[in-house]
Amino acid sequence: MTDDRTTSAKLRDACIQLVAESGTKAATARAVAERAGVSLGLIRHHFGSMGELLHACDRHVAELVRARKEEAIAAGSAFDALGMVRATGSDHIMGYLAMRLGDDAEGINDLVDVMIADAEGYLASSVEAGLTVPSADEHARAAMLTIYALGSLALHKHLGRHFDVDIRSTELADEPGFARYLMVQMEVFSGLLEPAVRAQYVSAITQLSEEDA
Amino acid sequence: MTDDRTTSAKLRDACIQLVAESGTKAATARAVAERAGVSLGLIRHHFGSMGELLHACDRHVAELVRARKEEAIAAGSAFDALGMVRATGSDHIMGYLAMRLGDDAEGINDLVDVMIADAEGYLASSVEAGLTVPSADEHARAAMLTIYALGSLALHKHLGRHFDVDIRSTELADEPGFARYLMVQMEVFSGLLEPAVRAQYVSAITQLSEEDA
DNA sequence: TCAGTCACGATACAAGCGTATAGCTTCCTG
DNA sequence: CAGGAAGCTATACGCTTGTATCGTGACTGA
Repeated sequence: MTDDRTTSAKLRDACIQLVAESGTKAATARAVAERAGVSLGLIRHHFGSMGELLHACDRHVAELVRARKEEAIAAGSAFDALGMVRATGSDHIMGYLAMRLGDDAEGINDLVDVMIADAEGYLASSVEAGLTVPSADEHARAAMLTIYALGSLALHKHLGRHFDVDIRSTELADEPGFARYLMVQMEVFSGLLEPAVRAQYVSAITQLSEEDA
Repeated sequence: MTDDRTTSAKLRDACIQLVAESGTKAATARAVAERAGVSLGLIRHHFGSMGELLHACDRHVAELVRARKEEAIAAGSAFDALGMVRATGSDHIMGYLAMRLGDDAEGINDLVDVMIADAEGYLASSVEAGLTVPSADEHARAAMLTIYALGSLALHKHLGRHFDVDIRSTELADEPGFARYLMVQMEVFSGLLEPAVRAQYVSAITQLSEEDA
């Protein structure tokens, strides 16, 4: 099997991978070049500087996330703003975002804002469908829920310690602690669900928990 | 006015301050020494290494937070795990924690776990007092709510962009967007409140909003 | 065919990092 | 009133960082 990616794509992917694994600090120019299997000089040749490479990574991730927006809306739960990130299917995207949410980079701000805007539209559909209760301040609710979701992602390590779940996983449902995690989220956000829907969800998750046991 | 702190306290405080302002990366040995107004060599003399200094900062912050636990329980809202951090009254503690939550340091893990344990006890009292509905999984609920609170702290910049609130402020109630922020939190977590209490809170916050306007 | 451009590697460089060492005060103690 | 420990500064060392420079081979269009 041959690698048909261009060199700049290799560098970009290597950088994303390193950030996802060990944080922005670990993604040094030399580490990235080695991971990509090319020489150090090519970072400068293709991106101009290390900062530009990181910026290109941000843009690439944002593009991937945006491209999966529709699929996420079709598949996900109303309160899981991470659905569209997870739908990229690429292992490193969630991890990359988890690490980068801490740094202040313009590209990340933009992505967060887009995700909040999408969540707002998404919640509106859910209200219209009779699943979610309306809010007195729809934008604020969307922002708050998205920030909670992204905050969980940024603190995935602590979440994992207490729930036996790696929230960065692309197959979240396969994680050992998934049912428990889902149940708690349901409970915490139960006030947002229309009562009939809530009962339905609770029984579904209870069943899921019993299957696991 | 004289500064009666010992040199190690000056170094520790300078380090906390720098981390809070610009992140762990900016807290270099030279920057810390300069901020503390002492020479570079004293970091090694008093702490052995830069890593040990950072560790000492973690322990100091944890100690401050733990010391304020009772006051926070007396004053705060049931779902605000940041109350006991805010109660330290020191401007830089919230900022320090916000920045350090991203790094993986043992001291931070310990602090997070302590905060979750405290939140669990705190929520139990609230349930007993008839303010909060019971949970099917009290530990999980406490962990989830604490992680949401800490996640918001880690993403304070994004929260600030959308709510005009600096969640790191020790006087959160004075922030311009405080009423709106509080209202949304109330709505999102309304399922956790006993119905009578919920109505009471809503009217209180509504009044607060009108006063602001 | 033969410049010229592009992709790439090897190497060099200055800056910043944490850390180590040497020496000078200050202060306490026997 | 020694004398040694403790507190502190200045300076240097070795390493890693991002970036710059130079040289080479390969492809391309006049």
